[in-house]
Amino acid sequence: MSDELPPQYTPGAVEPGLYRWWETKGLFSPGQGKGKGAPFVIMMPPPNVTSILHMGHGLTYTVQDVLTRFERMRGRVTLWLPGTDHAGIATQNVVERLIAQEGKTRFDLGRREFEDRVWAFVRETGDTILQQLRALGASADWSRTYFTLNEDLSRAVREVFVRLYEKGLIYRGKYIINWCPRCLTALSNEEVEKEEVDGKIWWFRYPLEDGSGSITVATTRPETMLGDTGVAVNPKDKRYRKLVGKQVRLPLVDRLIPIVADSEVDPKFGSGAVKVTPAHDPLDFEIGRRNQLEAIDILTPEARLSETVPSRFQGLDRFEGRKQVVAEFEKLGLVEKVESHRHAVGHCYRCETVVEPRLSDQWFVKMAPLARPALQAYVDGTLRFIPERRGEEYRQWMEGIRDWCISRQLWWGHRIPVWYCDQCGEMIVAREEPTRCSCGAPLRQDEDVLDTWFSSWLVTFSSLGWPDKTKDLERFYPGSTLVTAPEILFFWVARMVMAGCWFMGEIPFSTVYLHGTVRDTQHRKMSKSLGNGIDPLEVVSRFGADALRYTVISGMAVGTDVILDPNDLETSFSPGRNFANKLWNAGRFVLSNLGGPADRRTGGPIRPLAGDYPDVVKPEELTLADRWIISRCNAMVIQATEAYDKYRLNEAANAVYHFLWSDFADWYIEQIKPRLYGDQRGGDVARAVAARTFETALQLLHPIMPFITEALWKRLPARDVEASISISAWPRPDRRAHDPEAERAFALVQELVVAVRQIRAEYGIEPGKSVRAVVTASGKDAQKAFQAESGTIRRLAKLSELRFGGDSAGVGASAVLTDRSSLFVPLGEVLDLEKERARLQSELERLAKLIENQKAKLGNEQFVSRAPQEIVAKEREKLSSWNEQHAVLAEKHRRLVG
RNA sequence: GGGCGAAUAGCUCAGCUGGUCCAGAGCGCCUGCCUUACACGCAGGAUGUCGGGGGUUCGAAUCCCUCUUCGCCCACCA
Repeated sequence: MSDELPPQYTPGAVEPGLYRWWETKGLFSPGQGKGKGAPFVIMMPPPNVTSILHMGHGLTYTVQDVLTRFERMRGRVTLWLPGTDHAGIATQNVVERLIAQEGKTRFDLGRREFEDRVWAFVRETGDTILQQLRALGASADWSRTYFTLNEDLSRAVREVFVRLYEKGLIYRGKYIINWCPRCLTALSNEEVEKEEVDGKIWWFRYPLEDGSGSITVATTRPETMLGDTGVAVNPKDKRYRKLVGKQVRLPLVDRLIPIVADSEVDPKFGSGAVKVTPAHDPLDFEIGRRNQLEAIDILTPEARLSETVPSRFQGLDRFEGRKQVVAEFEKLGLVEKVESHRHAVGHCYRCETVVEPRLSDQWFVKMAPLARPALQAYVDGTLRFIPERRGEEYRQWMEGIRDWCISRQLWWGHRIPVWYCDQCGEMIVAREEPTRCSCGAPLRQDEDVLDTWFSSWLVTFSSLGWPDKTKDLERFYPGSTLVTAPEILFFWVARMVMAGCWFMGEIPFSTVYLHGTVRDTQHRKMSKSLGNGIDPLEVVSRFGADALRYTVISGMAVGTDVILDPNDLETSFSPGRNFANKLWNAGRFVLSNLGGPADRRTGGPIRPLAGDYPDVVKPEELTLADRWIISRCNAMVIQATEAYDKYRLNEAANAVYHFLWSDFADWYIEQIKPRLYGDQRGGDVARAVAARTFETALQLLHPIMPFITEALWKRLPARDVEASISISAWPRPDRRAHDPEAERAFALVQELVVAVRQIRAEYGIEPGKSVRAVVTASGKDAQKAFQAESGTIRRLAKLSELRFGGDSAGVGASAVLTDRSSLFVPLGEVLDLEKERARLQSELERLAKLIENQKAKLGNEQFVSRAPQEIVAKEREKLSSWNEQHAVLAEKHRRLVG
């Protein structure tokens, strides 16, 4: 069958079928508890139901899949639990845009019908993103897929709400919240993105009521003055002490407002006097409360000036109102000055609209008690962050935690489980809808829904059946690792830790791995609005899922960003594709040769050497090259496994890449070619070793490139067609394989071959033309190695003859090698004497410089006495070998000159 | 304003706990090759004051300080 493999790998022809096969075989389910040790559980950050796949998903889900596949192969019971998020605002916005195309608003439809529309939309397109994840090769257990608005998760949400309420940790009240005038809802602090902007600060004069002058206040939002109900100064501020208690006649509004003293006012900022707008600023709200100042909400929900302001301003947009207010102040001559002022302005994280601080009646969670254990877990080290520095952000946020505004004035979400009786004023907080008030009157449910994150902060247990005590909950809580983007550290990760500690009494995962962000070559985040995104599905179809995965993994050190060029997918993804193709062809070669002469004769099935090479090949049958590749392979296993373990996925990718491409393909395959067609037993040994090491490399690479490794692995003759590499046993380091002697020896062989090639290239010897080479190997290791692999050397260096010792005095090119050996290639008429002299000259200079430095180093008594003995010995060794090389070369040089 | 981080080849980046990789990879570039697995390839080659300065050390790209330039998180100075 391997003969059918085409010379170019076409992922599109392989990937979908393999994925279906994995899924059909149920390879992604955790099985029935057969694995060793604690289960590996990784909670998928639920993508928004409405979202379509972007590179950010491509990165995060690839990382999660790599870890999942790695642990699965190590034999652990593995659960990667997927789900989708109902994404309150985001989804509501999408559907509102849809009905806007029909010229309608949600208010035209009414709440009930609108909700139906959203549900219909979600049912229709809700699993798009999950389908797309399959194209990446994501090995999640789809049978357990959750949705944050499903009944079982809703039940958990209500349970949590009621429990927190009963503990006094949920309360309702009028406070300044962040209001999005476009989404028409309150937002939590985390949902507001602060952005530094160059704005202005206006200094306004407010006339004193008694006509004795004025007091100057500074503001960045002049329109809010329409809601001013006081002016505050610091009680210690001598400048204003006399004015406290006086009244100000508020311009434009003509309202009398008091000057009050409040220690929160910073005398050094602005004029030292603050206009107080209790309904539109958190600090002003506090000052207003302390000084019994009225709060006047001057804005409509859409942030237009309301009927609370003079009629000429009513209905103006807030920014238009700002202009008008400034204009009128100017006309009145009350503008003292205008300065440019850089400050942070809040924007809605969903629609980028400038957020308005606004006094509003909302539900809140008291966070301090919840934060305490969650912070403690970090402090003790039970909760670990990768990279570590991210932990500090977590700590700071926890330490400065503020209450969480959880009510949203939306229609899509978990309805707040609170009912009111308009008859007797009773408020009922309940898990299930009560039928009637105790007074007999009908009840009215709170209009608001909960913040989307109020359901997602529970998924580490709610998705496993909580509040019921399910088997899943027992088996899979707490989980192991949480992998996500740093952007949702506070939205989600921190809150999950809090919820886990509070409701389950245990942190929900012990490791938080925050990977980097996908950016373009200008280091800008990829986003729809910038138009710098990359469509992962396009990448999959052009380069293959494996190429995409390899690219993001190899391009990402721990916690660093992945840079991709949206305008040049070829540059970004071809290395991954090329690697897959290289692998494919190495596989093609190995597979097509596994048969060997014997099988070719019989034409029978190809099953030459099943099992481990140590079982079917005696150690003494191994050639130097065999021992070398086996040892290199073993080193790769150790290195890559450790890298996976430490989340250094790029290092794992590099280790396998280097092994497969440089060691296996460039050297080992080239080395065994003649053996395969040589004597029967020698060929069998090579085949066994090649198959074994190649298979091992496939396994090590499988977490990163699952498709092609599976495709090739399945074709290995020793494999059952029904077996899958994804559940094959992770290769273990083998002490017998470790062979430093063979590694050193083969490195000498490589060095010799490269040296000849260099000379050939230097003198432009035609590739087809053979040359002779004379090697002087004084070192024992080199001698042995060159003898053992003389055939390899002759072939790979295209030598007609390889002589050991003897005449190296003629006209030719020379090179020195390590372990006291040297190379001479007689070139006769081809040799350009001048060129060779120059070449040797520069070589000599290079060596001389090294020797000089080395002598200085060893001449330094401090070094000799203080550095560890082995280091000193090594350095001495270096010096002597360089000296010898120098001597040999100097001799050659002399002859050329003479 | 508080906290954290980064500056290494033309480009994008590795380099973990200071001493063999006389500093690495991929891409790009130069030279020669369709060598019976692969031109998505093979062989060879060029390119770096490891941001500047100082310090610790026998020894620093790797640790400390400082300067410069970028970046991230947090923040109710109106």
